[in-house]
Amino acid sequence: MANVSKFSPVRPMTLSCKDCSLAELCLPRGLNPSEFDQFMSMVRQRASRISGDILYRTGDTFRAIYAIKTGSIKTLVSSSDGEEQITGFFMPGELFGFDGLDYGHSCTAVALEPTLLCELPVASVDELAHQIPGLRREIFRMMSRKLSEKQSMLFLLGRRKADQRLATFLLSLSTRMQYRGLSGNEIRLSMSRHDVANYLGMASETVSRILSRLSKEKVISVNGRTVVIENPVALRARVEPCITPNAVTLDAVSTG
Amino acid sequence: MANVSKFSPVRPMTLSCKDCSLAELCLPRGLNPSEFDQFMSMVRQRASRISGDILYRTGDTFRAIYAIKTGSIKTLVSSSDGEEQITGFFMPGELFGFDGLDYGHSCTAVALEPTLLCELPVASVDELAHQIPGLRREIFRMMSRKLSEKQSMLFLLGRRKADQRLATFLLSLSTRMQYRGLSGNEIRLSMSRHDVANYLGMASETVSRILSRLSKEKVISVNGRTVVIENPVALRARVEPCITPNAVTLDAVSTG
DNA sequence: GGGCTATCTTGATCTTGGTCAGAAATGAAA
DNA sequence: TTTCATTTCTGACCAAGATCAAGATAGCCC
Repeated sequence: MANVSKFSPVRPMTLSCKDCSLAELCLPRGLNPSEFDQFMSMVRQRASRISGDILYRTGDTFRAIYAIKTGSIKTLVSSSDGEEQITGFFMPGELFGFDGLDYGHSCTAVALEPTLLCELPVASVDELAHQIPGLRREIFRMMSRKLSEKQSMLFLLGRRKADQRLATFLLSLSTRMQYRGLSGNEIRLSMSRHDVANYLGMASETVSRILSRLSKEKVISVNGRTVVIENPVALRARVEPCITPNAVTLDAVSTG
Repeated sequence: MANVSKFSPVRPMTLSCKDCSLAELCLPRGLNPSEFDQFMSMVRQRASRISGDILYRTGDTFRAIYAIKTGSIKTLVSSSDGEEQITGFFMPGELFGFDGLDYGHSCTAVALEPTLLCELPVASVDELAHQIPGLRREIFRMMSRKLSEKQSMLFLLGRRKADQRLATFLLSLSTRMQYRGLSGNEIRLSMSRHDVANYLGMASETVSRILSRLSKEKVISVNGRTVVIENPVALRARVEPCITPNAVTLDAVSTG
């Protein structure tokens, strides 16, 4: 963490929106071809080489909305005494940075591994939101969804025991992988046990213990940062009581 | 709670935006006179007579954004096993309902007392967001702030002890009262101990105990649902370690 | 006012999960 | 490979706070 570098602009772009396999999950979904082109012309890319790179910090001016192309990001809020709370993990196809539109970013965004991002600069957000009603609605919807996800997270932290939180977390990662076309049974965690624990409001020892227990019970198998869900039904049964009518919301506990 | 009634439309309006003392805290702030008039013409009002009235439920179609004129509201998410987590309390001048723009509301909004609301219907949100750039930005900013507030709440639930949570909550209520011009030293809680506890992720007995302790230590005085902050400095010292550079965010733990 | 129900407070006990300590495993660097 | 550092796991202990169980208080309706 000593020599933290920054995200650097990527030019020429690695891949245009037109050829991006994640485009259907991203902001421009639902735009007509000319709107799509207009959108695409405003997108920039940015990359980090190593884990720990910081994209923005609490208090930084809002510069852009981001989408993950490859890699992953965590966002965290911190207090003056140095305590930190991770508030979201983001995987390919997921958007973040919406917390910055008020008075600058209220959290810090850090790469968990080498990561390639697409960004929609702030001026473009405003311009496109005006010119393309469909995009404006999509941004509203996305922010609204982020709010809903955070509410699910409050439920998780406020009302659920440690093992339910962890089970919910694993299922959420699985669902999100499926959402972008992967099987979702084999999960490669890009974050440490410490980060998982912090995100879920518990100690990293507790995460270890619960993973071991689930492993012993043949619900999952664990090999370092790779977790395989061996018995999805059993895993789901651990959180069953907390599945809402609107299960999508609880599944997607990523936020930003 | 048996005979839950609904919020009813109020006509004619009790008070127009022009004469509303809360207008400066509300969405139309910063609009020029003609925009303000256009905004005002779209606002409707709605009222509940009693505590427990439900404004909308999880899954309901998004109909409007709401602002509290008088009274107060709680929002909560619930699971299939009937467990509930309160995700926000809203006081006069505060806005809520933004969670509904994606696929309908993801939480339920309930009156804590007789409550008068102003609402901006969904069609108007879209229309005005298009026609009035300043309002569009204000809505973006407001949603962004809600996200930031929820992140602070995640920090509170994830990283803070029960007494720090409660102290933070009291200071937040105080700050929000000051924000609308009141002294903020005498707080009238519109919610039960049970609700406070639920919101802060603890048991109501714990809330009682901490209030008693703070009372014994002359930091506050408690009389039923009225709490007087006798020693703000001492109270602030309880949460001091969690004050961020950007203290506003932590102060406003209301969300929606 | 008197009774009734809700809410709130307080005490006693128990449990979850945090903390501390050290061992094992993993991975990076030489 | 060997070394070193970091991460992860496991056990032992402890404390914050949940739960259980009465009472006390307050608000409400008649």
